[in-house]
Amino acid sequence: MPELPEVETVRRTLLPHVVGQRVQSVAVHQPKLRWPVDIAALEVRVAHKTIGDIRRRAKYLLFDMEGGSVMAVHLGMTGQLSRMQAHTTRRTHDHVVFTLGDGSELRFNDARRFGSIDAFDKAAEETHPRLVHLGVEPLDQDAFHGEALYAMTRRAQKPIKNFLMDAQRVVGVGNIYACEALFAAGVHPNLPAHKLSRPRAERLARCVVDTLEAAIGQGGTTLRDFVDGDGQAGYFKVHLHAYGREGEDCNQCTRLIRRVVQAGRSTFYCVQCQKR
DNA sequence: ATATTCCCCTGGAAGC
DNA sequence: TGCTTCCAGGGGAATA
Repeated sequence: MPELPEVETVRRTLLPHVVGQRVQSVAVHQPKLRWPVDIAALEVRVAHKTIGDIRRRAKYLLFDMEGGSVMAVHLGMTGQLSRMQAHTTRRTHDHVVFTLGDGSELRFNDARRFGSIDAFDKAAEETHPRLVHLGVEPLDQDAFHGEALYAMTRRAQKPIKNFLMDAQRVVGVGNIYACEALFAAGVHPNLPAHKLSRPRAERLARCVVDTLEAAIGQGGTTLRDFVDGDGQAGYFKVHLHAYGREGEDCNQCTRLIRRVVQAGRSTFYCVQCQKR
């Protein structure tokens, strides 16, 4: 589910309601997530602390906690982090529940348990093993632009679609938005990354940014279970041109959208509009 | 170093 | 109605 626009949507919807609140308690009902939840770390670093800010790095939500700790939440494929009223009945897969100062709850619900929750000292953020190798933020205008994408791709043999999804290069772009950005740019998903010309790199970089920003504007894409911090679905699905549209008409020509598998993931593209 | 393949899990949809 | 198979937004580890 959650790629950059969805994670950013969760961040923005939680921000006004959660920042400044004290975490009264943390209840871990299921510690077996992507990595085992360190309950002691949550007790020490998050419980009884005030939430100072919520940042985003790649697909991680980073909660700055009073006392100099950071809590990193990753939503994996089916993770939800949303506010609930006090004493709402616990649902299946409500794995971690944070009770806030006003009595409301912040709940981490994740059917597939590919998500994760970590807490560590802020000083360790720069060297955190799962954060340290992350690539550029596509919405950072200084770091990500056509020139940068062109330079990055010069020695990359892999298909451009897989390149875009490689978090060591560019973060936040998952299967949906890689497909959509390539469609918008008219670039064939199987083009070896190093063969991307400079003008096409310019165009593709713009399309990546525009697609992500448009999706954020719609509150993200809800295919099945994505919800924001207020429990609301996103509406970018309506605007998808390629992803999930196998066999349907291309919106730009008379051909049909095709599905292929690249690196084990479905890729949707138009054989006519997207050139090698 | 780089490129696929497998795997962690649950559940919804499609096929029989 | 029920059983089986396939597929899914991520990403780390094992494997070629």
